[in-house]
Amino acid sequence: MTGDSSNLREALDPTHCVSYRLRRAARLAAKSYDAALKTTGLKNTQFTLLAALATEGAVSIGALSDLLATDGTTLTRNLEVLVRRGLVKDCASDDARVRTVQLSKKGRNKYQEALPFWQAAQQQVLTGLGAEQWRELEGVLRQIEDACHSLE
Amino acid sequence: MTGDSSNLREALDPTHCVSYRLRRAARLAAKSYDAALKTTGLKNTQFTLLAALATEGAVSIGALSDLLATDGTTLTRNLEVLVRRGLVKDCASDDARVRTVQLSKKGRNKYQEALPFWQAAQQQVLTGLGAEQWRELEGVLRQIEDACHSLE
DNA sequence: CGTCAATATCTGTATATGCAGATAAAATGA
DNA sequence: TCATTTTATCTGCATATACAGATATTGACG
Repeated sequence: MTGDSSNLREALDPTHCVSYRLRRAARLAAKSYDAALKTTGLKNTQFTLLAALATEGAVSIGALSDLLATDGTTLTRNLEVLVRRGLVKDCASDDARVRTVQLSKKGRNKYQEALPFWQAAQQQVLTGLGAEQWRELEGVLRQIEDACHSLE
Repeated sequence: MTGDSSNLREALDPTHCVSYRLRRAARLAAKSYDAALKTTGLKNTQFTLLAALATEGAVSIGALSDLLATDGTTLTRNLEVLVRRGLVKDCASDDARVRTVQLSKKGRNKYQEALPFWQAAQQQVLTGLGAEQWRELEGVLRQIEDACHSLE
């Protein structure tokens, strides 16, 4: 009895805060991936950026911002680190407002070097999760993003 | 055909990185909660801390660290902000190594003030998600945490 | 009691993150 | 062409996060 109302009560307890739960799981997952990537000198966040650049080629900050759903100011700082390490370089652009970046040769090599380490981490997490749960996860996360976007 | 192997191939594409997906969803969710909490001057992360302290009463850094699955050094810095604002205070402890903190009166008031705003945000996200998906989310996140923990 | 190991927290350092507001350049329109 | 608006990015500021290593205390053992 009171199935729904007790669920609601539970869901409105801050312990079950969706933001907190996601943040917490993300932190723990990040730790696993960081550990796997350790020898490459990359953090999981940096790997994500390299991967995006590897796929996109030359791309503007704005486009990256849309693609990764990351604030542009965050990208500026995160790219700064990779540029300093010589993994990412600026490229020319016709519109002087637009900054376009791409992987350097060193960056492409680093990405190739890191890929198997990332795959190992991903494989481990997927194994611990199962294909079914993985599908569920992707679906639910997409819905959360939609729900949050629609509130703006 | 090739249902599983194509899934695997897809899952091992960095675009589907579990860490990235979680981080991204967490960022977007945080934005919604932060917007809802704006008038209170709290961020969702700070609300989480206040909520934990409201439930736990006087608690050590180590216990909080276990409870919230957050690094102790992170808690030190995050609590610093709340102490500075007078929302959290230190309390006496027999073991001089152990630092124990609790909500101040002002902190309890702030928590009570913020609670309905948090609930509104949580309610909105849950509505956009549905009860079924919410249950799935909690289950999957728990599994991810288990999977990541077991890798240590 | 004194030494050493174990425990709990803090500091230094570095990255991640995003809001507000600044800056610069392109597009628009009179 | 000049003034205004729009667009794209950057800077200043503040918080979140955690690894390594420093510090301080307690506990255990001879």
